[in-house]
Amino acid sequence: MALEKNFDAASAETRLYTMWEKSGCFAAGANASRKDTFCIMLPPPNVTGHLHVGHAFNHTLMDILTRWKRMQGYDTLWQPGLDHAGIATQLMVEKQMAEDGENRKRSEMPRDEFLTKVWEWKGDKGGIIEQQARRLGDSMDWSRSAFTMSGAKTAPQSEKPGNFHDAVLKVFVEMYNKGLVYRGKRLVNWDPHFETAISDLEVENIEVDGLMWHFKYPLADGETYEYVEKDEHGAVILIETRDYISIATTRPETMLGDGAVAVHPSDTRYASIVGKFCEIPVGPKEHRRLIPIITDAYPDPDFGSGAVKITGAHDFNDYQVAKRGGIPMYALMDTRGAMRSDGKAYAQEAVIAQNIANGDLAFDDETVAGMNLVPDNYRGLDRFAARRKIVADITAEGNAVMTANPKAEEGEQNFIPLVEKKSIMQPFGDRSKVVIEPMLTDQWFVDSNKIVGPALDAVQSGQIKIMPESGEKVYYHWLENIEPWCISRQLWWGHQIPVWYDKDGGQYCAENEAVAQNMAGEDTIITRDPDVLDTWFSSGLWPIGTLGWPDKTEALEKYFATDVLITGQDILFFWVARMIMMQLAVVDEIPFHTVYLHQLVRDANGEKMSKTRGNVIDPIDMIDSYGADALRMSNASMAALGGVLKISEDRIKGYRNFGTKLWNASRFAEMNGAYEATRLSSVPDIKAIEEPLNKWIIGETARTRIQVDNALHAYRFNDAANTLYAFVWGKVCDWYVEFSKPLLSGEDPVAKAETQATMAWVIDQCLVLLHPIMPFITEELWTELSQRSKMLIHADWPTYGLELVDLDADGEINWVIALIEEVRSVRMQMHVPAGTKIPMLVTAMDKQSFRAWDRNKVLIKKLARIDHLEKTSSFPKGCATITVSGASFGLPLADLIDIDEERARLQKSLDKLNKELGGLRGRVNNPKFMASAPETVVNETRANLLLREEEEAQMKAALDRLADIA
RNA sequence: GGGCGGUUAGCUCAGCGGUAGAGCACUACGUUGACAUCGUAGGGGUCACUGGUUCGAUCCCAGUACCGCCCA
Repeated sequence: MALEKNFDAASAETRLYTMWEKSGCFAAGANASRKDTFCIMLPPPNVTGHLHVGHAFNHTLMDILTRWKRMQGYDTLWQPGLDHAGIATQLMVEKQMAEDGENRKRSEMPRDEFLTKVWEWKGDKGGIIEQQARRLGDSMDWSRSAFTMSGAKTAPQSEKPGNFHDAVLKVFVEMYNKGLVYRGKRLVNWDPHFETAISDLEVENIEVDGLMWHFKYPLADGETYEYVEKDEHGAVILIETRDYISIATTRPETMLGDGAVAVHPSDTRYASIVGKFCEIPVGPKEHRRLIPIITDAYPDPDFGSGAVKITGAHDFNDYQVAKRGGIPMYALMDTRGAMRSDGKAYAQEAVIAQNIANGDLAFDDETVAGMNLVPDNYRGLDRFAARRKIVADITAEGNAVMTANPKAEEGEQNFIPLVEKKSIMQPFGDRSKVVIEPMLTDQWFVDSNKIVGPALDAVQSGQIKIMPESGEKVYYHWLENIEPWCISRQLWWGHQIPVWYDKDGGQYCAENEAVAQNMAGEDTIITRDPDVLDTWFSSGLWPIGTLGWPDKTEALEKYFATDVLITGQDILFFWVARMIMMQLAVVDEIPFHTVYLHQLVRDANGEKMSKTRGNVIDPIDMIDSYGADALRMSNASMAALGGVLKISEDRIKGYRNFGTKLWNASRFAEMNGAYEATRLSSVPDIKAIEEPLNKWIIGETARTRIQVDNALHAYRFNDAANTLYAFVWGKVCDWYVEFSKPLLSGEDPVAKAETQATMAWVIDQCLVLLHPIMPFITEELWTELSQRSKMLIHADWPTYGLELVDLDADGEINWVIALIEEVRSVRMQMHVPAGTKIPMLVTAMDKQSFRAWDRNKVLIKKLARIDHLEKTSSFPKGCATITVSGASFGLPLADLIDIDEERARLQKSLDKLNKELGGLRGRVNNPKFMASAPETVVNETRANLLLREEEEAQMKAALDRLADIA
């Protein structure tokens, strides 16, 4: 049955994938013929996720490695799974609820009821990405697909069993008992939209246009001082008597929580008022708060006025200053970022605050955090509304610093408040996109400092290798400056923190309530911490959790530690570093020996893909249009270590064409009976092969196998892909198939049979070597071309090497190729019509050349369109000359030749040659080169020079002949 | 501001001490019994700049310019 003219990817891919999956080809250990294992953990996508180009890219790399190792007989596991993705999933479910006409919000329904809805959503719509991954050809062991919430008590019966949830809680409890996690009141990044804390990694700092207001904080008791401003040379440029201190701020609403004003200790301008009090110029006049002027190293004297207001509860820098200086930190906002409206009336709170500021009242963080210093008329306002009102009120009262109005009419005295336009770095939630508010709240933290050591060692000692190497530097930099990791989230969907409290705040950390109750004593009423853990905390256990830990499963025994982790550079900190830390902290083993990091996949112009830009490429669309193999080959070929990834539809199309090329070469082989002849053994006996052509392609195949293995071994996927592309198209299709034609249609039955057998072998090797990158088309050809004992996915990966290379055959075929290319080039440049057959002359041929000519003249004549070869003593006038090593050929084109063109052609070659000769001669004539260069290089250079001089002589002779004509 | 990286053909990118490469695009020719999703040939590069190391630098080192990314 002849092959169709083209590969029908659309219909074949589903059929083949189903065949593989149903036959259990992807299962852990399938095709294993040795004990060595190979395991890759899929970075778990969000359960809400869809396959995007980044997934498509790194799945391709993981699948290449997995298929490669599986064919080599390793006991292979590519472990899939999904992350429960706290916020993202809650969002989807809330959206779904709205669509379903549910008129209650999440916060208005019982926690359990909401969680039931989440599980329903998950069962219904979650994990679409696992279906999409199948379109790509991913050979994961789907039967083992894990979920970071598996085994949770709320999970319905329909969910696959699992114990990931237990593992997460167990780790939390262990870390708690070791003092590695703790609860504390710290300033955290608060997302007012989702009303939860988020980690610093989930914050995007974006430069935005902002405003900086300048306000006067009047000095208490009518105090004044001489304010002296100097320029950079120390010359006095301003002296005035002031009764206020000037404060610049981009966030006026936080003034209400100021605990002090700080200046740099070296700042002489303010030295005389340090220790005095100033007034926060906002709020009811009769209860204005006075705060001390202190010194701290933090204020930059050259920035703004040099004086900084300190709001410890709403700014990370201020927080440090406040901690150092014992300044109270007043929290001003509620969970939605509105000004607080709880607590006592402002008048009462202000009095207490004043006593604290005066040093008359001791305070603790807890009490201070409970106080509400928002004046009554600002309470309940959104933070941005409060800002506007505060600015207006201060300005109205005359406490804004004024400046001359640039728009004022000439001669007119006109002042306006000083408000600078300034670009400021503002923190945004990476999911919510709202401005993050630093908030002082009680949260759970991992004491990262305590577990960072082994994680640093693992990389420094080389136990774990991060690729590209620059990743290691980034890793060190982050770990060496690590901050505590906030792991609690004020969400419902997730692993609820396994800590129970009694009414006095006593903590009982246990894997379940019964144990906690037992710890607390039967009569104590305990309630569970309502918060859940950061999803990155649970996915930090991915390597051991998916393999069944804490149970000592066979899978854990076999596949842990895993081998390679392939993931985006952007989650080096989020996930990779934390995984290393946590695995070391929990099981005291590294989770993998190699981390392969790749960049963000961008569009063809290098732009980030975004819906608003409209430049999003959907990998599924690419698969629909060009087939999964084309997308995969494109992914592999752009996977240069550390490279920028720009996906281009043109390129994908190009690799679709490559598939077609392979298809047609296979079709040619089939049409010429390659698969009907007696087959070569899987490692051919090169000595038994007669035809140089066949020897040559077998040797080239061996070289390709070595290069592909070396490339994959070094994670140089682009090299592997490009090597195969060049081999299949540039060697097999361009030359081998062409050269085989005379043999396949020739008279010699032995040569024909050998060529058929070799061709079948070569095509098979192409399929085998390409299979990890292009699994579909290769599997299809594999089954179509012949009866096989095994599917290609489980075929044996070859190990043959240079023993299959025959240097004589190599030299001969390369000589033939060079000759044909030269003839073609001359013909083309001399405008010889493509179809015209012309005679060729030869003056001299050495033994090797003659042999090469003699044995390959049929195909040379065919491919170069040569009529016959004539021996002659000298080339006639008007003869184009062709130089190949060991022989000089001429094409007598007297009638056709354009002397000028031929001269130009030769001269151009000669110029190029001369440039090279110059370099070679320069080196050989340089005594220092001869003395210092390695011997092999010297010898090479000498030999090269001889060859080039020979060519030079021939070319000069040819030019002389032309001169004779002219 | 700190850290990491980049600058090679029109475009996208490999390469990396010893003749500058690929794909795409471009130009010309071509339906020769696998393939027009093709074939053949061709044009196109002071390897950002300036110094240094070296017998020799696109490659190593230093600096400059420009461009990214991450962190403040």
